[in-house]
Amino acid sequence: MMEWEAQELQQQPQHHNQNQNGVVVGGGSGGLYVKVMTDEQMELLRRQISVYATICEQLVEMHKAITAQQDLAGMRLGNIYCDPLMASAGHKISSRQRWTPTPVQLQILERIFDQGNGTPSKQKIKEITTELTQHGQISETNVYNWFQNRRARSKRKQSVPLPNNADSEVETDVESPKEKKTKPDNIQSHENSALGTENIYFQSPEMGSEMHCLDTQPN
Amino acid sequence: MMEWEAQELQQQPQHHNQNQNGVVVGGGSGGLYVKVMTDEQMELLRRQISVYATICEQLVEMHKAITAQQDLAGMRLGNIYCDPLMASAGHKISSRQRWTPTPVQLQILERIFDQGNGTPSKQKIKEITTELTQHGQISETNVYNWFQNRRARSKRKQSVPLPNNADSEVETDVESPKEKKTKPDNIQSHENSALGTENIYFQSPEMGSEMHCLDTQPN
DNA sequence: GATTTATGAATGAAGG
DNA sequence: CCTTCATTCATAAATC
Repeated sequence: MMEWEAQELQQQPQHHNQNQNGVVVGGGSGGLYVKVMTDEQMELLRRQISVYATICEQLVEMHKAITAQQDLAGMRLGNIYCDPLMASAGHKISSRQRWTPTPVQLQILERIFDQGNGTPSKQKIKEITTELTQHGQISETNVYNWFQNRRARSKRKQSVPLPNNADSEVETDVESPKEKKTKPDNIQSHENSALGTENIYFQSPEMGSEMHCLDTQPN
Repeated sequence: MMEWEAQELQQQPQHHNQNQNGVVVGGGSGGLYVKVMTDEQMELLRRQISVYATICEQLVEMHKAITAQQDLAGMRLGNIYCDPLMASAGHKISSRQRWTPTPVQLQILERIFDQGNGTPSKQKIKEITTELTQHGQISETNVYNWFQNRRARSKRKQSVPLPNNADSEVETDVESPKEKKTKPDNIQSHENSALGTENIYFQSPEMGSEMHCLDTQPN
């Protein structure tokens, strides 16, 4: 399952690179390269996200119920479950030699960053560090570096979307006689799937509002 | 804050026709009307979905742990949710396409690399990119990364042939006897323990700034 | 087609 | 600040 996003988000794997599905909008000289999706694809996407949101909500709901019970039963479990370090990829939890922000920390940092106060002063750094410490190990240096990197990379980010467009001659297969496998992959060939919305019997995806607080950074 | 997802994703029912982000492609009469997204929006979306997937996965995991306990306590809750479905719902959705050099490009890159000029300057990168573009999609970032990786791995190759070893290197991080460079090693592994029931924060390796907070106050 | 490997990309930290 | 390096993560490609 979950083939859909592989198709859509991974986008045209047909040849090596991005922007095959892109178009230039804005007319003028500095056109903006963007991805395009059909309404249908959009709808699918929306529904999938919706489903996810619903599932999460339900699960959380359930969690509440259960923990409530547990409290009543006086058998509160510790953190035997859901080890925060157990990230997605079953990566070994061996000691991490470099600081990695926890989601909470990241969230906070990101928020502060977005507030625009471009230059976190020494003092500010201290404050931030103090706050973040409540959500995991962190040092002022970490915070400092984070802002440093965040800014630098944020800046470099916008100059990226203007490269390549001269893919007139694709010669991917010039060297390799037998091309691995041509990925036919037709976009609108998908009519079902997506998370298998049909398999999920959560009906009205009334996405809660707090579930998807997309807090995006500018630029 | 982009209002894109607010428009498109947040609320559902209503048929797809409210596109202000849409463009007409296909030229001819009856061109196809589609939605457009910038790379960044695309990335954001990808991340959000990924986050949802991860959260679901973790919640399910947690649920299992809890119900297991509950079984022990003989106080199994009903099927508050659709259990079976979730068992297989855990999948990673992230799907970032990645550039793959064409054989020709690789050849050229390799040649340049061998010429020794270890540090392709910004300008050089541009030139190289321009040249490689003739042989397929590629961006400066790709070139930059390639050299970065090439050098790093080329370097590691010769210092790591770490011989004798009882092959049980998993577990703890045993630093290689011969360090290529002393590592300051100011480890600060965060352990965000005590994740009780107040809030559930999942460590998701790659989520950006967007929502990753499942607020689950247990009453 | 599941697992392993190779490698592009992301990011914390250091240097200047 | 900006650039560079080291390490890690994710995934295309290779292998079994």
